[in-house]
This record gives sequence, structure tokens and C-alpha cells, in this order.
Amino acid sequence: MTDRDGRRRSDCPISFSLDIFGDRWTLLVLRDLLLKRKRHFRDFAAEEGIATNILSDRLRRLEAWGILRREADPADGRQRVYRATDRGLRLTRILVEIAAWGAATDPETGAPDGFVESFEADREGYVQATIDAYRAGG
Amino acid sequence: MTDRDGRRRSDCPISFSLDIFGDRWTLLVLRDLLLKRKRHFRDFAAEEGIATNILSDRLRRLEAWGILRREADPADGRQRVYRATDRGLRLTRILVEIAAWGAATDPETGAPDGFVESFEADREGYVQATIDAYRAGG
DNA sequence: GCAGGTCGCTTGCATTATGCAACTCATCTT
DNA sequence: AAGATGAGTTGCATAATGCAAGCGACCTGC
Repeated sequence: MTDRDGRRRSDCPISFSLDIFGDRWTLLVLRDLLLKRKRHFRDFAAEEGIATNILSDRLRRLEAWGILRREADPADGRQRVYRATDRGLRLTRILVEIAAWGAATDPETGAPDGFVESFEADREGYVQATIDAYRAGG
Repeated sequence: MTDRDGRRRSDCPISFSLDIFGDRWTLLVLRDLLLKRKRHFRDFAAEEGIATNILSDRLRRLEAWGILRREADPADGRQRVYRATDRGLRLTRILVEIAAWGAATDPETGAPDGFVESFEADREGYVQATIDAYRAGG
């Protein structure tokens, strides 16, 4: 993340990216958003024990960075709906690459059988299909 | 990272990966290792103000995870040489994807002109060339 | 061969972030 | 109207990080 004044640490694009999602939780929130298609606060909160104060903070930051949008749920006034922006959807590729590395590195992870092979056989197709599925699941 | 007992947080491959490099510094160390071709402690330490105690800890963890190797420098007994393993080299793709997202998201970053375009035109070639260059630069 | 510098760390302590449990407040459901 | 539910916030304990200083092994120049 940026320092307390919001200044970036350097002009490196990797450093810039990590100022946004280089922490223990943000990418897990994005995984839930983009890959698991979660959209309500309680769904994110149910994942792997992220504390609600941290989740609240991360969602706020991601909204501030234009990676997701928080909207009122017309069906239920208590609920908010979190949806990825285009900028956020462009993180899909990073997430699946991280998943593929993890699955390839440790076969004990719960990735579906053959995930690494099929992903590596057609990265572009896999990423595009994931993004399309997100957009379709409106 | 894993919890204090070294147990993983879940069986998700993304969570597994983030247990290894999901923190503020590890990916920057890997950027220096894989993309900037740094190999000595002092070179990493010079980057963006990482504290030496943190750097020492991250290098130790990365070695424990089999992502890099620490070897004695035959030319100078004080120095250690840090080199990526094959497992570490497979992180190259993630790093350049993160760089591309950062550069595409914020044009203010110091990425070379045309980096995003040329990378997106031939991801495979770019990644492979980067890995080959690392291996060649023995 | 020894004085001084370099290198790769470690240590101690202040500051910051995270984790946990409890609590609030608006809205929905019956 | 009386719960229940959803989305957070608050307060405090614990853990991670940041900073400055120090330390021992090793090299370099004289």
C-alpha cells in the first residue's frame, strides 16, 4: 500500500501494483470477487476468516482505486453489491497465473485436476472465458 | 505467509501462493532477483528502502520455499550469491503481468515506452526471453 | 600483518498493521 | 412491534514492520 500520505514508493509499475494489492488480503478479496463471483459483504467475510474491519478497509481501498464499485442492492436495502470495474477485471489474468503457479508448485492444493495443464494449453482462452463469465453473470 | 506454525490457511492455490509472496516486500525482492538480476544482499537492500532485517527474513523464507538458493561467492568470502531456482523462475510470468497491469493502470509509472503494447503483443515471447536472459546471465 | 573498510547480517526498540470480539444501526421479516 | 439479518465500526491485544545501531567474518592497502 502507499504510505500514510498516499505517496507511492517508487515509479516502478510493480511497486505501484503492490501498493494496491501487495498485502495479505487484497488478492484474496479479488479472487472471491472475480473468480468465485462473490458480491455481498457477508460472502467475502465468510472466506478463510478475514476480519470484518479488514474486509471493510480493503473494499473501501479497492473502490477508491477504481477496481470495484459498491452499489445499493435494489432488492434489499441492507445489502451492498460489489462489482468489478474493467480495471478490476484486468486483474483476472494475474489471479489465474498465481493460481497456476500455486497449483503447479504444490499438488496438495485443491485446484481441480488438470487445471494447470488446461490453463497452460490455452492461457488466453481461459482468461477471456473467465472474464466473459463474470460479465455475463450480471 | 503461513501462520506461526507454518500451516496453510486453506487448500486454495491462490491462498497457497500468497502464503509465500503475499506481503509488502517479497515480490519486490523477486522483481530485483528475476528482472533486475540482482544477486547480492547489498543490491537488494539498496532498493526502495527495504530494511535489512526484513530483507534477511524474506531471503531466508524464499530459500526455505525453494524459490532461490544462497551460495558462497568464490571470489569474495564475505559475499553470498542469491540465484533463482526453476521454481523461482516460474514466477517471472506473474511479475511481468503485475508490471503490465501497473503500467497500463497508471501511465505515470516509469515503465519503458511501449512496454505494455509489446508485452501484450507477445506475452509468451517476452516471458521466455526474460527467463532465458536470466539463465544466460550466469 | 595490521588498520580500516566492506559485507551480510542480528538486535532492540518505536510505530503500524492485523486479529478478535463486541457493538451499533438500518432494514427486512413475521 | 419484535426479532433477525446485513453491513459495517470500535476498542483493545498481538504481531509485523521500520529504523538505527552494532557485530563478526573477510578483504584491501600499506
